[in-house]
Amino acid sequence: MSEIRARFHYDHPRPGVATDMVLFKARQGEVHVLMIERGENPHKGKLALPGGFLRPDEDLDTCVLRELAEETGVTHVTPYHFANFSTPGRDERWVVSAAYFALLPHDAEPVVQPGSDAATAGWYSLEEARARKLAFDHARILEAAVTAVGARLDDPVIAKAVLGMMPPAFTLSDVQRIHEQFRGEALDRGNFRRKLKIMQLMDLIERTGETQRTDETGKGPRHRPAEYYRLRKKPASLPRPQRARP
Amino acid sequence: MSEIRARFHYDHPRPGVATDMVLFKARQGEVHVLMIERGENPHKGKLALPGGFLRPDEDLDTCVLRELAEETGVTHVTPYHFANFSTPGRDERWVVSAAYFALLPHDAEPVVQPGSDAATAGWYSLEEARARKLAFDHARILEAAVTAVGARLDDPVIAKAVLGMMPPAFTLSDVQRIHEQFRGEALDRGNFRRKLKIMQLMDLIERTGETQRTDETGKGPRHRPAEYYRLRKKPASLPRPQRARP
DNA sequence: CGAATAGTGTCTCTTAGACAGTATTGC
DNA sequence: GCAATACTGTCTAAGAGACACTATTCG
Repeated sequence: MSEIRARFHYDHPRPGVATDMVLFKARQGEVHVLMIERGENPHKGKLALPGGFLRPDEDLDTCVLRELAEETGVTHVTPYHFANFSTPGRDERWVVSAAYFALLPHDAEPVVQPGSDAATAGWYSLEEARARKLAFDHARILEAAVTAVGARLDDPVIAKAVLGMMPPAFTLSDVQRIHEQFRGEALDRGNFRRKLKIMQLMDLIERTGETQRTDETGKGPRHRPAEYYRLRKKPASLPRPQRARP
Repeated sequence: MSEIRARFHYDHPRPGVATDMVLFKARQGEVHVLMIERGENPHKGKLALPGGFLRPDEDLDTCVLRELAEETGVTHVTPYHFANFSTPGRDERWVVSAAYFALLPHDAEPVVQPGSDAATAGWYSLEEARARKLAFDHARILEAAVTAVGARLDDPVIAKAVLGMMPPAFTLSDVQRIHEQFRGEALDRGNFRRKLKIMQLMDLIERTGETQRTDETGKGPRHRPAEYYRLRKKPASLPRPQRARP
């Protein structure tokens, strides 16, 4: 807080207000998180979640999307707020953070371009991210985000977004693996597939006809190869409650 | 923002960070909300939710309890964060608010003493509160709080807290009425009572032996009188997984 | 064949929603 | 008796958990 350049004055002390984004991506059946390497102090050089300070003309949802775009180039994601982090000392500059998660659709731009505040931006598997020393309390935020997604996998909106994360060709076991990493426990195969049907998620995808054996070298795993699926272009059979005017 | 008295200086503009508490109470089968009449501008004289600004040495949970105690004298409640409110212009001073709800146990002090910032503090029925013009966006916060509680009535912790709100003698229909006001819809009597059993909430209460007819003047309603219940002192039959050492 | 994973089906238990039937009061 | 609310029970359907059986590949 350099007194010389300070241009904003208040009667009472004010914390910084920031947002942090935990952006998840599915890569080869593994959940990955978008992290940046901090380009400035504090915690310069450490891995951190993308995010930044609130501006006067925006709300928190807008802020988290703007910062994500600025720091990593990622757009077109839906942010879900899941918790605030305000423990004194979590950031030596006194910053309160609203934490969000989002699930990156596979077709979204993976541009991931380092921006102003970020030296580098890149994807890290959950395992990697957990092994690294993260800036601030971002390790706690990450864990809370994983739990938050896991708790909302029964929400059709979130479950649908998980399907949207999948690559052009994926197996149902791949989807199950993603769910398991968010839930933190193994799921029964039969029950999981039944759930996909009940939630009408099977209507959103279709078989490609390919299997794990028929791709590339014609070589498969040493077990029954799984069917590949893809997202349907459009749920063509949208119910039309009204007919065109005469 | 009087430039003269300003003692805190920052390089970037910072919003005020506040908390707001929606404290619910059950009174005669009706949900009531604790509100204060604002003693200062902006919105002086209007009804508002208790709450206030975050201090440097506390987190948001602490802040909301401190402000509640200062403004209304209420202590010993558990705060549940349910949403942030940050729309630009919601407060002309640029304030971001973390909103909480809590359910007042009946045995808690209803002292409700006006404090520094509040001219008066008092309880208002949901109907009253909804009819009044509230300060800032507190009408929206109130509605969001009601919905948030309604969505969490299946959570044993919240359902238990609702029982804790009830007066010394209450009927099961009273409890149902409280649930209905949070849920915003009528509930089936049979199904509701079954739920109380399934959630083991019936273990927490017991019949007083009195009915609506046997109280006071011996006069009752013109229909079958309901049984009165009260909270059990202690769930005396706590499962003892281990026996005392010899 | 055995190991490993994919895919499907089944049994049971819990819970939710709808609703019927009885009970007890005042008027 | 009638109106109104309290209390209890039943029928059915949906969903979850556990688990078994078959299928298909590689080595």
